[in-house]
Amino acid sequence: MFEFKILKRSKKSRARLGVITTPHGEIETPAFVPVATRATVRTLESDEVEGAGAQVLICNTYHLHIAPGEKLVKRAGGIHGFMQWKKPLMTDSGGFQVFSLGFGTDHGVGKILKEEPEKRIPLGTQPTNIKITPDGVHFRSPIDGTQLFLGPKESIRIQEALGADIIFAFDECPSPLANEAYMRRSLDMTHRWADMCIKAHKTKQALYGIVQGGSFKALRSESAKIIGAMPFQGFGIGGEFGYDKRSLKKMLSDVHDLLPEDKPRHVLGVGHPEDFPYIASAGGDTFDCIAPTHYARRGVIFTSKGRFDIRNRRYLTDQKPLDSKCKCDICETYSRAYICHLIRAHEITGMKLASFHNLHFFNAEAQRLRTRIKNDEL
RNA sequence: GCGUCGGUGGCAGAGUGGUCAAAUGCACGUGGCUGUAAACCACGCGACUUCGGUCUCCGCAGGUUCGAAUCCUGCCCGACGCA
Repeated sequence: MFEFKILKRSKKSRARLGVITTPHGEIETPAFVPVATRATVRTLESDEVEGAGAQVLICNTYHLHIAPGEKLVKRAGGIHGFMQWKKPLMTDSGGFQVFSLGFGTDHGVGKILKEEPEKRIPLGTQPTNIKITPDGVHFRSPIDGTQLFLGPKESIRIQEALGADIIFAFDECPSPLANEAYMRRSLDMTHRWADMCIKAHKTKQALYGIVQGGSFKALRSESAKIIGAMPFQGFGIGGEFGYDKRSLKKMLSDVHDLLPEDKPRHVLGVGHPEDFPYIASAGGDTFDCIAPTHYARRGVIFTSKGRFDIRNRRYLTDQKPLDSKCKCDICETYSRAYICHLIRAHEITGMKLASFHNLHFFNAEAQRLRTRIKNDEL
């Protein structure tokens, strides 16, 4: 059972209000998807994640395959039973790790650059620690050297064992430093892999194809047409989106215009609060980002007035809540001073309180997005 | 009181004649982080600086030496042992 219903289309933008129905319940869209890489939204229990307003999580095939392994997870009742999360789940295919453990590590860059790079990765280059072949990718765990091979078939098989409601095709998330020739070849491979994923897919889990093409408009369009024509139940848009928020919106809009309108679109790995309106108004339905939890553990707090670093000494005497406009349990209960102290003292509770607040804030922002579409404001 | 060992930058702790403004870790500061190798990473951390350097510095005071955190003498302080 998988269904996507569009409740309302914005007259001002490509934004749409919708509901994704899965075997584990509904997702009101646009929705923010917290990242639970290893079957946990770090520092938070599953019921706390739900309490922070999350509707759906995304876990990771690569990481769960390495530990504890999909067999064990399957025996535990799939990820749902394992982590006691009752709502919808997605699993990412491991395609992002092709980048993050490959060229991402080699060049010390994330998938989003701030400016035009000086050097680009030419066609034929291989990353240092992994090997990309036409059938899949040879990984070596940077932690313990564990070797493994992940390709479209393997990824689908693992994701079927893990049992999320929505699974993703295995792709190469290309480096933002890749040149056009590299991107061209990579895209062809990702498209082949998409086809292999469809053929390998046996369960009723919804399978999303992934559009790539980097910041090359022609390649993006081509990818959207090819992937969009395949029998996927939804689409992920991956890779980079240019150096500023406008190019993000433009690129997403272009891609979305070429995808079937009636299927949900997930923007992979993007979503700082300031990005939300761009994503939604470009027609994105769901999007995931590590930011709320990742930054929380480092002391960065997201608020209605922007972000700030709670570790700064001046917050030791600040009795205000993290965000005066926030209605979350943390803001109703604890002061900045307390959380500042906890994080400076490396108490895990500090990271947890910050994570909960940030997560709540992100989900509340997504809710605000839905309200704005409903009220014809976006 | 005697003996032994020891006193190094905010803390811990290397160094034991030049290459030492002094390893390393912690703390602190700044910056970074967008499908999580991420409670992480980079840089800074004596003072001034035209960024080339200049000055001050290893308990305190002297001394030896071309040169001392490093050797010697005295003093102060600490730990331990013996009285």
